[in-house]
Amino acid sequence: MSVSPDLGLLAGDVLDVAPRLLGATLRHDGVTVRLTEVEAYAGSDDPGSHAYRGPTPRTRVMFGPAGTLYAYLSYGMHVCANVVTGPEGTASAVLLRAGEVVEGAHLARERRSTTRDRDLARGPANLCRALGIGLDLGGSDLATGPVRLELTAPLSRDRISTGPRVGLRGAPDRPWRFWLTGEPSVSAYRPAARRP
DNA sequence: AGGGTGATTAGG
DNA sequence: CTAATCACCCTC
Repeated sequence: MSVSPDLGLLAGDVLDVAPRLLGATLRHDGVTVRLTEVEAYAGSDDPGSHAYRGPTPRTRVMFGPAGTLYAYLSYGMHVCANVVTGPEGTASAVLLRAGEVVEGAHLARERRSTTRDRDLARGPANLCRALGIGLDLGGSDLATGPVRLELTAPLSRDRISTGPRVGLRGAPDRPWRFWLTGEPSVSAYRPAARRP
């Protein structure tokens, strides 16, 4: 099975690309993860996106070509990874929320302090930790760089569930979260904290 | 339910 | 410069 990974597909609309990433594999430094949960962010059209108010030093890679890794630091301690999608300039991206470790589980266990294997890459920050993805990898090319994305055949729509994104204050109503129905590695839904 | 933690950002 | 915000995780 020598299917060449056509990352050119990532140049499409983020809402089409996001579900296509389910089942794809992400590999880095000895650990491979099969993606089970993602979220779409539509750049300047999307109040929930970091890129909503235009380019900044942090978000500049999202305005670049599709197939690039956008990594950011969350709450001062967590790294989260996104795949940049869409035509250059649209600043859309897909947040990788969870996955199943399919290779290098022993290494992933060393990087994580959890007892259950299903939790190794459960949640966007945990996924990055299991894979050993740091901020320094942001901006790298997912086809040729240290972090490799490999697409798989599209999964049938009836295996995919959709719902609201996790933890957003802006645009919490858009059902732009996609996950594989019944997967134990999918993170629990938590509504955004309410402003007092 | 609450706290840790620091980059990032808008605003003065 | 300041202060608010934050696409989270863990423990209580």
